[in-house]
Amino acid sequence: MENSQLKKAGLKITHPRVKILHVLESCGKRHMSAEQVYKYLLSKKEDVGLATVYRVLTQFEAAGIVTRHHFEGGHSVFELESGVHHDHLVCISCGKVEEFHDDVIERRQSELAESKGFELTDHSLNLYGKCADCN
Amino acid sequence: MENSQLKKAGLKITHPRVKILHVLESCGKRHMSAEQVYKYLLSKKEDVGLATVYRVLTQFEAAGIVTRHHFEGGHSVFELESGVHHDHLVCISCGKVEEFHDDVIERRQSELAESKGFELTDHSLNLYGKCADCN
DNA sequence: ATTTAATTGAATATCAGTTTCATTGACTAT
DNA sequence: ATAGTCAATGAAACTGATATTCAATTAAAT
Repeated sequence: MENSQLKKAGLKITHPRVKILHVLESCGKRHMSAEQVYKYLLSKKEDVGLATVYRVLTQFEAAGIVTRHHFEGGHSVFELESGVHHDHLVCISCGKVEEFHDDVIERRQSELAESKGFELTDHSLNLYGKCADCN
Repeated sequence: MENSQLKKAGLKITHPRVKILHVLESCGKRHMSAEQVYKYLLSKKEDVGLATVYRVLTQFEAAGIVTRHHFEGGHSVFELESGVHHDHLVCISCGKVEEFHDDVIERRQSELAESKGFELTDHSLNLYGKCADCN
């Protein structure tokens, strides 16, 4: 069960942490902002403070349980770490997020960084546009 | 001269706008945050308010004179629109920004978006790492 | 030179996210 | 189970980046 993940990360098994992890695992959306998690918990009558949501998500990120993505407009979204790297297609109209992975692009990125003398630690590739439904 | 750019954009030729445009054109840095532009003007004894800097940069963006980039950590930087698309390599240690352009990546992006039914309007590809100087 | 509508600076507001602090609660040793 | 200890919490205050309001100013049109 999910508690083992918390334990492994050295985090106490507390009510808010269990709830937040559960939301991420079972609410259907792969990508959620802290605000969304908070609102969702409120709607379920779970009494968790917004500050705690931010704190816990940041701890989860540090523990490798979730990954944080910075999308345009200064909004962060979190998703459960799947272990498989991927990039994002974001619909600017409805906010829907699709994932993709492309080996060719990944390889080119590494090559480019290397050729400029950069030691790559991270990258973000986000494509913005209108999804099929919004056209 | 640069005033024609303002005129073409339907913006009145005002002192702050001319000064801000001039900073972007001549201060050496290709990428500046609003705060940096503001501080630079202050150092030159130009009396321009921070609110005006933000407003003018946003107007310049709308007019296509500059492009705004959102980097990690909720900071935006502006650069003069060169007409040539490029992506960014950002040093997480010293903040240096290098530009690059790769046709292979660009093409793959378009193909991927198309295959998912997305009509691409924009994209951002930022590689983060440590530059040669910071290693 | 006069008019008029756009622009400005200063202050205030906003917005996401973080920090503080007194209280609560989870594990640990009895 | 019980008590003790330190981590975790909620509420509120605080940030830092950016946006908005508003009265005063100024660029362009007359």
